[in-house]
Amino acid sequence: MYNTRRSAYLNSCSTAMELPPQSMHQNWQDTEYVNTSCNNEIDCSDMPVFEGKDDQRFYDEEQNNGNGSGSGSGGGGGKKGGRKRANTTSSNGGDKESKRTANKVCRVCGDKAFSYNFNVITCESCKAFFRRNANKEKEIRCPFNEQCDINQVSRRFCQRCRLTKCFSVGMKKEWIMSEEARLEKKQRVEENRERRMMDAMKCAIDEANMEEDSENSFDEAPKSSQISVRQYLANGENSVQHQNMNNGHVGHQSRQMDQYNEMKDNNKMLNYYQDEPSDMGYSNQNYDYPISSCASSCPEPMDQTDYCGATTIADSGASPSNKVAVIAPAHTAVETKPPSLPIEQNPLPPSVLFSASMSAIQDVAAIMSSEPNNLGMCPPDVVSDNLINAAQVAVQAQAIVNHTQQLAAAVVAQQVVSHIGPVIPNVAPIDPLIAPALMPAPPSIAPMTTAIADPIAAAIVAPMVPIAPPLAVGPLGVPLAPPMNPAPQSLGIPIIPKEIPVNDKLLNELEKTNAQMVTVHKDVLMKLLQNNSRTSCTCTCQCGRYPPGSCIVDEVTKDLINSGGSSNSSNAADKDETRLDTTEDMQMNGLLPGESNSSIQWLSQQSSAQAVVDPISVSMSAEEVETQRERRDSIFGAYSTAEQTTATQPKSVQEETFWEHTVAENESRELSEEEVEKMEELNEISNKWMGSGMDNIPLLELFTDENIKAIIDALKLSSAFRFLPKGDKRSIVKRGIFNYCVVKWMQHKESMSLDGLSDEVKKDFNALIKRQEYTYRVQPGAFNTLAMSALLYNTSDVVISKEVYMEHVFFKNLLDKNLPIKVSSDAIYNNYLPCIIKAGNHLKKITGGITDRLLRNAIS
DNA sequence: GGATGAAGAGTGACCGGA
DNA sequence: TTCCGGTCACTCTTCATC
Repeated sequence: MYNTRRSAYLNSCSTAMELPPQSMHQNWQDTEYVNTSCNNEIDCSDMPVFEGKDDQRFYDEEQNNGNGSGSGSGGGGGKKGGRKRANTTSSNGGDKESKRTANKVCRVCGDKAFSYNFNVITCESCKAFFRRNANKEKEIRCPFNEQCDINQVSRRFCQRCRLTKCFSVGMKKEWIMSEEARLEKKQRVEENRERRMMDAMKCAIDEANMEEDSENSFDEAPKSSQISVRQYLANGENSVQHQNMNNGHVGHQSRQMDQYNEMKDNNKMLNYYQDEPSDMGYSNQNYDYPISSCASSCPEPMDQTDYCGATTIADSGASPSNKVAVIAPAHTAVETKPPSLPIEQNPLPPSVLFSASMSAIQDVAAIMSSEPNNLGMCPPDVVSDNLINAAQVAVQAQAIVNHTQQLAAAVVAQQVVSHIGPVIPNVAPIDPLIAPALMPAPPSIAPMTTAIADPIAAAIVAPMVPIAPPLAVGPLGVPLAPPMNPAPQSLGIPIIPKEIPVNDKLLNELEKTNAQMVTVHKDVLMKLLQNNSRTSCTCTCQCGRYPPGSCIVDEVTKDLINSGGSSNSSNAADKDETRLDTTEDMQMNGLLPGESNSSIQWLSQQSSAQAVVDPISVSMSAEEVETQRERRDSIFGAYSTAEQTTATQPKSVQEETFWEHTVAENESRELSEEEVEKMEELNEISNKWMGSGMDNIPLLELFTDENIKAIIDALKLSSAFRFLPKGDKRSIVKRGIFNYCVVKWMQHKESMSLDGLSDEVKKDFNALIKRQEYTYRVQPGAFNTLAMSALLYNTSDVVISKEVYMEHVFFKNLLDKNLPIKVSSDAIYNNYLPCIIKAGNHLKKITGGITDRLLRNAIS
């Protein structure tokens, strides 16, 4: 089927094509190609065009047949039919209840979309496609003519054009996570997952023990399952013997340990608990888990060490009743004590190292500082060297990270100093390898950002709070106690100390680090913005996230102060306004260093940037300007030919700025699905107008019977017009078509002459195009909606019907969304409509109006 | 040459996680 | 809630084998 259809299609093509091996994919076989018409974008001989209901019909059939990808094997109980489609994209059904609704339109293919992906509203498939292909170096060839129309169906046929479309609508490959970032995130996720598993395990065991205790199932040893590690280990052999007295129980624990290890190795721990939670309970059921089973399944010392290390280090809580910790020594006691291997011979896996919790680190610190009483769970005499080594590595790894970020933050803080002149305590460079002790350890279980932010905050508020003396450290340089938060009682705007020179060594060290990103405390950033950028950066927002002309620095500062960094806005406008909270936005707007430069370079650039930056000529490259233009076109239609004729003329900064703002503002006013459809219909009508050459003839020649019929036929492309009662259509055309043609003339005035009109009439026409607002015509969407609303416009004394009025209101509202935010459709109506009607009346009078015969013929 | 199955590659939907 | 990556189910193509 596939090959047959494909071959048939290929044979039907007039041009020879070399198809890439994977250029056509699934569902091709179930797609009928209905060459009913072609749009302007593609050569029908080379590419099938899908449009309208036919397209959707076949696509729906495809879905219903269960042949669509991801739809499982249908209702026949297929072998893999586990996944069901939610009512998301490209689907008519689905039983998954999801609060997420795909009520947006993919800018690439027109499918349903949830939200932004890589800077553009796209469907899930285009998101995945872009993620997979944007960074591919391999050249993708278009099997057709590189002008493929991309829609829901045809998107699979040409990767190249699809990818091109992705870029053209503004998708940014820079927003795809790099390999490094991806691995980093993966690692973080794994750490968190492991931690959660441990927590879940603890909870499960705790619960089981609670039940067990309540049933007094182990009266002989009621405390055995409740003692802490320290207690257990302190009891030594007694505990072991005590456990051995309860063979079944110990065996049960050992068995669980084996299962844990096994599951852990297989990364199936979570499933284990989900599937068989009762197995983990210390219930009174007749389980028979002989000790031998443990010995056979857990023979390797490494396993034990791994487990021990993992349990002890990864355990985030130092609770004495940590039942997980109970299991580990029980296990090791029954078997053999884990040998102490040098870490290089018996390295702990990175997942263990990186999951080292602060409590474990503090434990090690306590051990090293000969203060075992500070231990959370393990006394020093039973903590293996291996564990200490592992913890040391963890501490040092943490230290390196902290140090790097501290350096970065310190540089930023000092940069604040250099601009506003306060005192800041010097932050001595720290050798992360030999002196982690010199840095204060971050607060326990605190996120990394907090860990680096607090010291800097403390540094900034130094005059208010004396700098804490260096922490006492243990032999290996581990801080003896977690630092107390040095923040002052009253926070507010921090006071920046004065006149500490930037530490060159510090700068050099930071520059040597691999980190491209630094985390800057909010207060520092605020200070930067308030005291520095205000005088050196006057960049105005061009991306639409803030009102046009507003200073980015002011807006960001406002956001920080007002929202406290929260960005939980649900509506699109709010969302856009808070997007500057992200690192990428900061980078894009020059508020943070980008990937192309180091923090040092960035800071240097910032400090040396004294001149006022021209927001148009400097902060936006030509490519960016073009990207914005394309984004505007993608929403509101391509530039009219009239605009193209003047495109070569230099525009003033004000004019350009005006339009860039307009784009952004319009984008922030998201179009509904219905509005998008109506806009597309208007674009089609406009294309048809130009395609038939009516933009290239004298105005009066529009009013031949043939042209009037063509205009009416084009109007039928609009569902708003098409579904009106016949009588309404005729009434609208009879009167409104003159208004409509006046607006079309305004749009194409260069190519549509006023030949045949008297000078007095020409004067009324010319009055329309000499207004300042006339520049809106560069946005064809505005003129398309204006033309349609003018067509549907009724004076109060000549009401046609409620339906017509509602359609008129709809297009008037749509006009609002096509206009600059400062200009309402009311303003346009007040300023233009009387003149449009006046000019239209001229035409009506000159041409004698539309005859009823013609109307009946055209609207039958 | 046709049938069959494995391997490879691409797509789309769903999900977890920050 | 948003948006990213991961994963899975599914598809088709290519190739080897019979």
